[in-house]
Amino acid sequence: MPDVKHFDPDAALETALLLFWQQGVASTGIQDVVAATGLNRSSLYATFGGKQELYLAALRRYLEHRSQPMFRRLAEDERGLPAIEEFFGGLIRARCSGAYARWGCMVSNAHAGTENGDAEVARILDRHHRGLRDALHAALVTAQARGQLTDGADPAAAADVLALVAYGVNLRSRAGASARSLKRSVTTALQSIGAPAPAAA
Amino acid sequence: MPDVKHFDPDAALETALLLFWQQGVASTGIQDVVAATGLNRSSLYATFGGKQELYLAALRRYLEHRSQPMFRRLAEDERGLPAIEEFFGGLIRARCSGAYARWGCMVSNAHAGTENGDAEVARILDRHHRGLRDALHAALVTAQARGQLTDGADPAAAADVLALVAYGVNLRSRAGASARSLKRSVTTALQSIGAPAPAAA
DNA sequence: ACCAACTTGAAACAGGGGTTCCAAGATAAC
DNA sequence: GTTATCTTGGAACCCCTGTTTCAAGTTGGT
Repeated sequence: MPDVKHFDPDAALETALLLFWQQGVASTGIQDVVAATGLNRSSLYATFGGKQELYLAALRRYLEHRSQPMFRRLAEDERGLPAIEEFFGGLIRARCSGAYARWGCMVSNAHAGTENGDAEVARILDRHHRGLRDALHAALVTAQARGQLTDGADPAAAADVLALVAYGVNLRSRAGASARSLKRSVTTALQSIGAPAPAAA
Repeated sequence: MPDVKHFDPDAALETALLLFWQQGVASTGIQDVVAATGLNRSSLYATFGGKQELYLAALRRYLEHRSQPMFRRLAEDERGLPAIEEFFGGLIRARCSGAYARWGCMVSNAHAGTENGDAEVARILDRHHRGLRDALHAALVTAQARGQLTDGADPAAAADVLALVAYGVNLRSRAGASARSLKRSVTTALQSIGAPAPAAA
């Protein structure tokens, strides 16, 4: 039987993910990955293939490990509008504070680069967008069923708008937008969708 | 008297701008600029300095020649909501069709890259954001004065939301979002801000 | 015609990009 | 212990990066 890997591929991929997320694929060299993981070039190439395949694996990992769990939680939350509020609250918190502050969203970032020229990358961006929109849609349908929306509101259209707002939050957070101003914007957007300020008491 | 330039610096800068806009600064080499402009390296460096300064000049040019005229037109338009509709209509048209289709917005793209690590770039991004928000704000104030907004609407908060939506449009257009779906989202967002669907004619 | 000032072309520079190759090392079954 | 099979380290590969250098060319005024 052959030798076995002397490292944990999953941990290495996570390390590469962080680099690609923060700096983008174009500004991240294989050398950076080698230095950050402590791995050797040979091991990297033997495990993941070239740079593009490594980036694709990282992007898929981001989608599955970071985005989709949030989408799922939102979609399955039965509270309606409060669920959406919480979703955006968590988003803004993650984008403006903590270990990944000012990193934006790896998928949003990929939109703006040359990455999306790759067909597989484009497919991942689309899957992310569908996941986000569908989760918002589900939560809005719930909200509508609970009578939380203004009369005649269209959950599908509103989901599209909120998805765009989320991309805006991701983008602006990278430029240093304050959590407070982002929160205020999201609150405003939700208020315009929700029922007119709950009648007194 | 010395020799005079054998080329038009402004035209060269515009050519460089297009490259940076489409591909991003990280994926655009000086070689690309040399090839696209037909200039020599020496002329480039003598005129603009290094790559970073060339990019800064291009980004400033984009802001002044492309973004700000749109902002000004929006801010000075006296029609209110229809002005905002037209603004977004033009934005979506420019992002999804024509010579620059799927290029997104050069400033939005800069948000997602390593560019914003440069302090001067960050300042330009902020100027862009203020310009966009202020223009939307002005148009919304006009709209409010004309009675086009729902009672109790906050033009400043609404401007922030619409600015985020604009970034979302820019981003998603790069991934191939259809003009129709973007238009639908914007229309929905504006409807939620505007007076409830005009009561039966 | 001359000259100072500037531009231009082409080559060269040092460094880094992604990738490949191969000898040396490590593993687990026989 | 031997062997087949895989992993690892490190050097090397070639090409492209941004930048600099300098001789040759070009200009407009004297």
